[in-house]
Amino acid sequence: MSSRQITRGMRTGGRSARVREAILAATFDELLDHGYAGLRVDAVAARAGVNKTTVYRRWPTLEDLLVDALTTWSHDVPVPDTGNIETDLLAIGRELRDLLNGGVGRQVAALVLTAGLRKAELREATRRYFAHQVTRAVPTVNGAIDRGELPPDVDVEALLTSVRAPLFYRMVTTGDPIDDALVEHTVQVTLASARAGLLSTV
Amino acid sequence: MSSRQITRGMRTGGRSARVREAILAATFDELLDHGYAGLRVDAVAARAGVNKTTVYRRWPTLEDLLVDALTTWSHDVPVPDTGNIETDLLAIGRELRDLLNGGVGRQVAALVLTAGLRKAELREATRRYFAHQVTRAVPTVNGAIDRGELPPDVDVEALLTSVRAPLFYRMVTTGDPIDDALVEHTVQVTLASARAGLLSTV
DNA sequence: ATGCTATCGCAACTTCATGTTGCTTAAGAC
DNA sequence: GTCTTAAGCAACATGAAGTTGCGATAGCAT
Repeated sequence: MSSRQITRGMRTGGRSARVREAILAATFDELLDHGYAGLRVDAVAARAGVNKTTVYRRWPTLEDLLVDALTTWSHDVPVPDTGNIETDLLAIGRELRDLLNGGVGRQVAALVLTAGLRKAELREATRRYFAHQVTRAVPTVNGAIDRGELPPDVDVEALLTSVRAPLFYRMVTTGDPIDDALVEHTVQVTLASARAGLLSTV
Repeated sequence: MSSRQITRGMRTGGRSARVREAILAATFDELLDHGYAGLRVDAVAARAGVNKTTVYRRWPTLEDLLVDALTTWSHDVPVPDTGNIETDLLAIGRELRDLLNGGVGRQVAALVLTAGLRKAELREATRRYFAHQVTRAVPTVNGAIDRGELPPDVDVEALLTSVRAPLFYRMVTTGDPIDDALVEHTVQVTLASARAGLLSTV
């Protein structure tokens, strides 16, 4: 995601860095405690032990702050490549399951899901985020193709959509925690579809 | 969805009904023009030619007003039952496609998608809405089972998830309009999965 | 038709959060 | 050590949410 933090002639080390970290961490914690709708700039500043103006001077809008905080948070765990595509897809599904079941995940999802819908400027950030999810799965899928587990013309995006979309859908429609049965189920459907050539590029 | 409008000893006809309709219509139009984030009670009242207090007296919170407005709006088009499950599923997919591609659909989706996440009280409303979508597709699916087009133990919820989830996912991840190719694609995947017994109840 | 009562209009008000500005103070780069 | 940048502080302005009291009016009943 793209940050719009002000960086012109900025000092990088020492206090600036500490303050920056403190604010991002505070944003994260406030998000956990009060949710997206209950997020207050004052509260974030207070929690970070910082003045409100400091927050405003660094991040023009709340959305910018959030994008930064969440980007910092979502460190990239590499996609597994175990030599078995079923195992790999299960790992991808379970990673998302854990994210969406967690307290933060819910809030983050609520934010991300609608970011692009609410503000046109955020659509590009959202798009890049999901595009990156596709990109980081490419090596794993290529491995599976090399081993003959998947057809050579399989579409990585369609494959990932097939695994991930039902999990999002479950969270949104029922609000229930995503159980492992759903993950295993979507992976089975995905593999069957892919092998039937239904997830191949046109 | 459940309304929490005040009804004790209420007058039903005449002015009350007119005012109610005017406010709901105004809410809808404001949602179109300014989006969910830009929705202002004052603006709704002004557009309805009504005072702000009138709105507050009828609907305790903005969420309640929205639930009412959107429920009124989504009149139930019956699910087609053409005697061919592929045609029926395509119709279901295209109905959702048109909804999500439309200006209102985007805003409604942004609201509905996160309603349950943002406020616990709204989760039940969301759950009922999606449960109803499943219910109204049951006769169509049963018809397909009777004709031998689908296995007898097919799970309607899983079937609908398979058709609908990728469309939501597309809207959220890229923001691009949903094209007919995607609808046809998801229907093919769904049918193949169902016939392979992957969408059957356990 | 005439009165009763729910409902609406109106205006003033409180509360709360956003976002801004001018000035002062402290940290850190050199 | 000095000089620049960033942060602290306090006072604003703005805007929307939500409330209250009272007077006006429309519809329902008899």
